Amino acid sequence: MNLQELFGKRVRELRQKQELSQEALAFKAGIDRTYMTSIENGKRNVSIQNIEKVITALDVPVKDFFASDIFIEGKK
Amino acid sequence: MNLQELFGKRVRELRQKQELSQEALAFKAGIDRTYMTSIENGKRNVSIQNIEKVITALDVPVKDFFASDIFIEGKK
DNA sequence: TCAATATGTGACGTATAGTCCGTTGACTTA
DNA sequence: TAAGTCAACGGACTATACGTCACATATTGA
Repeated sequence: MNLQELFGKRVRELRQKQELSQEALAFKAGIDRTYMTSIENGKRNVSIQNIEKVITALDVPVKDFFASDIFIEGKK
Repeated sequence: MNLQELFGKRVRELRQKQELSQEALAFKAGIDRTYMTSIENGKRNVSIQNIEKVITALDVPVKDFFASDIFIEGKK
């Protein structure tokens, strides 16, 4: 699991916790609906500007976003 | 200060703490020296794959990299 | 003064990020 | 059956990041 995949996993986790659809989150973040899908599935090499957009749309501090066991080395 | 700039700032901070030159860190990360310069100066919209390369080269967990007051909202 | 080391800049071709349009299948509700 | 929502995918297109180069500047030491 690389950071790209872990990022998508974490986005999905937080999005579902808020009961938002991919489309709704994409709209909040100002990015394309289909792009949000591929981000969550770890298929895209997202840029840091879009990372910031998504995290902001999720309404969580950057610090908290990455303060998850998901990002601990060795996790499957 | 956007995330792009904060990222560069944090990279520089951790690199200097280890007394590495930009070139030495760039080599460890497998990227170009001049590219590392522009990353630290917040001039590049780095992708998540290169973010991972740099953080790995800094030899710090992702979690710890972002667990810095730098990333707290409202910081100049 | 010269050489070595470290950092920064602008520009450029190429690779790919990201958008836009549409389709499909799974699931739900009427 | 039909209609709606949602997630995923694909093709075609445009925007932009990647990766590198030549060059510049500053500092340090012989």
